[in-house]
Amino acid sequence: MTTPAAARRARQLKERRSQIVGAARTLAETEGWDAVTIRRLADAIEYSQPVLYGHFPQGRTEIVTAVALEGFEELATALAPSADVPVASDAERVRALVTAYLGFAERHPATYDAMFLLPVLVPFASDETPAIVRAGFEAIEGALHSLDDPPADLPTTAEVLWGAVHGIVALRRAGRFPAAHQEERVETLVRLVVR
Amino acid sequence: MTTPAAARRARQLKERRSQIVGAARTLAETEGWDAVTIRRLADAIEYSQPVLYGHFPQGRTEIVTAVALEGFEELATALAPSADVPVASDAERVRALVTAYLGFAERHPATYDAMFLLPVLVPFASDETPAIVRAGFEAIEGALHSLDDPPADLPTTAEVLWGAVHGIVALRRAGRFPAAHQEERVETLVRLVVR
DNA sequence: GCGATTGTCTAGCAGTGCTAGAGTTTGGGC
DNA sequence: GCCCAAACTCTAGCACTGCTAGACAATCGC
Repeated sequence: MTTPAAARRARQLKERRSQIVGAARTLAETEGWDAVTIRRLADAIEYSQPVLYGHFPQGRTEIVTAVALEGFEELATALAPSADVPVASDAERVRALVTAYLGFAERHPATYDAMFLLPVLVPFASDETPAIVRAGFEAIEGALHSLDDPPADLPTTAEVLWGAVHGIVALRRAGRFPAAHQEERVETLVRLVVR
Repeated sequence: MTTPAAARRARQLKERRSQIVGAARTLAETEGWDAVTIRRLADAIEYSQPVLYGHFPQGRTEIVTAVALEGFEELATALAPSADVPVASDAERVRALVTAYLGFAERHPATYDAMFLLPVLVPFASDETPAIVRAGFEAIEGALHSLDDPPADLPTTAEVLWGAVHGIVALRRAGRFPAAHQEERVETLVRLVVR
C-alpha cells in the first residue's frame, strides 16, 4: 500500500534527480566536465552534497552516466530519420547519417564526451548493454542496410564508419585537426563508403 | 663563459628532467594518468614537489606534454617504414600503415592518450606545430602518396584515414567497441581506402 | 673564507570526491 | 492532537589533488 504522501515524495525525488542531471549537463556544456563538481551541483539544486549521494550512490561517475544515457536517447532519434530518406541516392543517405552524427556531436560536445570518452557505469559491447545505447549503432547499420548497394561485411563496415566519424569528432574536439575543411572530410568519407 | 661546474649542473638538470618524464610515462602506462600526481612523481625522483615546478613551470600539463612529444617521435619512426614498402600492393602498404599505427597505440596506450586525448601545451594545426608532431601525419600522407593509384584529394583522405584509425583506437580503448574483430576492421578500412 | 646566488624544503592554500554521525523534519498509528 | 520511529538533511571532516610563498641550506666564484 503506497500512501499519497509516499507517492508525492517519490515524485519529488524523481523531480530532484532530474534537476541534478540537468544541472550537470548544463554545467558540463557551458564550462566543461571539470567544472561539474559535487559542490557546484549541490549549490545548483540548493541542497548539501550528501543529498546527491542519496540519488547517485556511485557518486560523480553515476551522474555522468545519467547524462550519457540522455545523450544516447537523443542521438538515436537524431540518427533515425537517415535510415530511410525517401528518393535519395546511396551517397545522400550516408551523407545524411554522417551529418546528423556530426551535428549532434557539435551541438552537445560535453554530452558527447560523456557518451564516448569519459568513464561511465554502462556495460558496452556486452549482453547487458542497454537497448537505447545499442540504438545508435543500429541506426548506422540500418542506414547502411537501406543502401541500394549495401557493403559486404555490414556490421564491420558500420563499426568502421562509426569509428571514422567518431575519430573526426574526437580529433577535431581535441584540437588535433584544423577546424576548416570539415565538409571535405564528410564528402571524402561518404565517397569511401559508397563508391 | 660557462664554468665546468655550471656545465655539470646543466647536465644534472637535464638528467633529472628526463627522470621526471620517464617516471610520468611509466606511471601513466602502468596505473593510468590519474595516478600521475606531482607528489608521486616527486617521490619517484626523490625530491620535493616544488622541484618539479622548477623543471616544468606550467605544471602537470607540461609534463604530460613532454610525454606526448616523446610519443610523437616514436610514432613517426614507427610509421616511417610503411611509406615505402618495396614490392607491395597498395592494399599491403595501407595495411602496413594502419597496423603500425594500431600497434603503437596498443603498446603505449597512456602515451597515445597524452598525444591525442589529453590537454597538452602543443599548438596543433598551426604554424607553430613542432615538426615532430607533423611528422606522423606526413607519414600517412606519404604512404598514400606512394600508392600506385593515389586518392584524389590526398590531404583530406589522409585526414579521414587518420580519423578512422584514431576512432577505432579511441572507441576500443574506451570500451565502446568489442575487443574482437579487430583484424576485420583493419581489412574493411583498408578496402575502403584502396578499392 | 666570504657573500651572493642557486637550489631545496617545509608548510600551507583552496580545491576535489566522498562519508560518518548528529540533528531535524515528517508521517502513520493511536 | 500526540508521540515515536523512520526518513531525511546537514555540518564537519578525511584524505587527496595542483600549486606556491617563504624559510633555510648548499654551492660556487671571487
